[in-house]
Amino acid sequence: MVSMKDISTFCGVSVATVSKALNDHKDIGEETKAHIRQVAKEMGYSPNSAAKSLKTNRTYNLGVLFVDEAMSGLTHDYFANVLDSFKRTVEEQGYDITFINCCKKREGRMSYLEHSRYRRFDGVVIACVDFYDPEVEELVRSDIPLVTIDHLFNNRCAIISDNIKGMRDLVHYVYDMGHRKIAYIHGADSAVTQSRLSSFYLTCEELGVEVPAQYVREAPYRDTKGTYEETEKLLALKNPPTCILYPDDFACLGGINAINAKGFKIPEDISVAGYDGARIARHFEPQLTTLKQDTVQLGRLAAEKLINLIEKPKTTLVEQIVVKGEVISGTSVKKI
Amino acid sequence: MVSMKDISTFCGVSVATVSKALNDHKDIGEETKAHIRQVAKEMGYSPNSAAKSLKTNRTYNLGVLFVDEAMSGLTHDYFANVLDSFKRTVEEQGYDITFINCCKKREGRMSYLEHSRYRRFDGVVIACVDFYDPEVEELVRSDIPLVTIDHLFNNRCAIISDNIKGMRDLVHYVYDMGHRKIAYIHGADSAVTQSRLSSFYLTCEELGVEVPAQYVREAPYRDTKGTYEETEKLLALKNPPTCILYPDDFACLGGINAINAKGFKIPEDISVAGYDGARIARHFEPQLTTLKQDTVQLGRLAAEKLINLIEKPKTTLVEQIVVKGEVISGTSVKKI
DNA sequence: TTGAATTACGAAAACGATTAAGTGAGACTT
DNA sequence: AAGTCTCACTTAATCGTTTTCGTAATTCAA
Repeated sequence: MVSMKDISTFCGVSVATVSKALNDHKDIGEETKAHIRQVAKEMGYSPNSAAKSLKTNRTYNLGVLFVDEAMSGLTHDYFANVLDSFKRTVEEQGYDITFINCCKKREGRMSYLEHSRYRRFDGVVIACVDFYDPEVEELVRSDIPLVTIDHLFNNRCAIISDNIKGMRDLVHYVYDMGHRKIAYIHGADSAVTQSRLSSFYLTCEELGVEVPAQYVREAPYRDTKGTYEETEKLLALKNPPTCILYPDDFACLGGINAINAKGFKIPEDISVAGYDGARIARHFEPQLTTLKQDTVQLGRLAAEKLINLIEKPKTTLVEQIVVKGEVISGTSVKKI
Repeated sequence: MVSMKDISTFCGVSVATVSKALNDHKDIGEETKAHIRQVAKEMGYSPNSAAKSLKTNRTYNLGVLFVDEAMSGLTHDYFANVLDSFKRTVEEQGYDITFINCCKKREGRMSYLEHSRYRRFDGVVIACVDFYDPEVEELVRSDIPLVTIDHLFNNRCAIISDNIKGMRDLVHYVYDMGHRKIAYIHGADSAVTQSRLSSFYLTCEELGVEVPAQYVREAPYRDTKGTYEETEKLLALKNPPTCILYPDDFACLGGINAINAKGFKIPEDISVAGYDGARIARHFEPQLTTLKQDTVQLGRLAAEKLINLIEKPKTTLVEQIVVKGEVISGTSVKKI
């Protein structure tokens, strides 16, 4: 692998000159600069990021911790979309991303923080199901520039999908469609779940919609079996709801199947709505009414915030940025 | 950030001794070793991967190039699942993964190869829609340990989903269900598409199934609009097929919608089958009959192969490994 | 007792870059 | 003519490791 030293000996100049020429410093003559660059290209020179970052203390590499229930954010539609947008944005600015190793079974493994220090990430982004993991907390309490997604920590930047408004809008939507018996199968406990749940209760109260205790049930996120069972219970009530809200679009499929299995029609007999705005939700029948979270914006803002935190720490506010979603009106909620 | 030097001055030993103690070399006394390690922990020492890899020429970092039509493999279900499995496997072995920057619009950007050299990846894995991208070819022709997924290059390792057998099995399945008028809407041209298409023709021929030219059509992968339109054309034929095969499960939804829109029932009036075995395919009605590609195995084998290539180059075969899929029998193909 | 082997550690170079400070030559000012 | 600038480089230190070679002290064999 050809280094600056090779170029310098070939050109008969010092390595300092080569470095400056390649980095376009002003105190190098134009011809020398051009010559050195030409030679570098011809010799197939490749800069060494390790050496560079050793000296400059900057890696231009960002750590990503995306962990879902299955210990991976990659197969999680929402996470994957946010990450995709995050990735695009940071790449435009010359940063790379590396996953923080979340395989917890290796013996000699490092904690998230140790790993982040080892790789000297310039910054870290976190999206988790379990933000109460001690290792996550350790990372959050560190001095590494960091933004979290959908969870708020003290004195840390957060990009948050507006679950309060999202759920409110969704409830208003079904209310406006005439529904007054609205059930909600919510996901497992988390900050996100809590926001949506309290917003659900609050909005119903404001609208004067009564919510029987049996109407509110829990099932894991993205789990069709759980929602299938809870939906069955809802349908078996003597006074069943006319509309059921689900934790997410995928889980909603479990509910749809339970409803179909009972011989009911959607939306004629019963209405359903999801959450997330998964791409697929618009492509099957019934087209899901859902609250589409703005994953593009979430990822982009997380990236921009993180880079600002890294590059201009003094002038970057530590703040929470809330990203609004949008009700996607499908055919799964009937006007009554 | 505390370094070995800090530890060495604190302990009154040389940095060499600290290095050896922390790396568990045998020529350091037991008490010294224990003491140094203790101090390192107390001082909050963190090794510097950049310095380490500068010296050792090993980064324990792998480059990932996953590019789909939308310039990102993250939101592509099949790619994301393969990558997830790949990631788990390499993490178990102490490797990290970093994406090869595929944002092509930046002015000062590096080519895939330049980027890989810059980061000094120990190896690279590639899964692409367009393997004929000159930059991909440049990377493949380099001396970097590399495995490709679903595409074969000269003298390079490849992990390949068995599209030949997959399509054969799928055709046999629908044949065994009694279908003789089988249409195939295939994806855009690529190695994968070609394998499936020729296998389709071949298998039909072997089975004595005649395939009218109008039965074979093209639509982009994962595009519901394209399959919707092509399906409409198929349905409008004077002698329409009884079963339609689709490029993938997602695209299949487009076909399903077209069929429903015409007032036909699946599978009573017409049968459909997908490809991929997307998780979602099992959760809506009709449950899709599909060929499930073994993404877990694909990712795992790619990871193992790549690491072998890196760690024991002499004894690792350059070979193609074929991974078989499996027909998942749903309810979308009727027995006739 | 002497020479050889073993043990435990240190000195120093090297990896490939960056950068502050220094230097010599020529141009310009007064 | 002497001093002052600029320009275009070079010198050398440094970042945090690893690793080869050396060496002093101790143990062992004969």
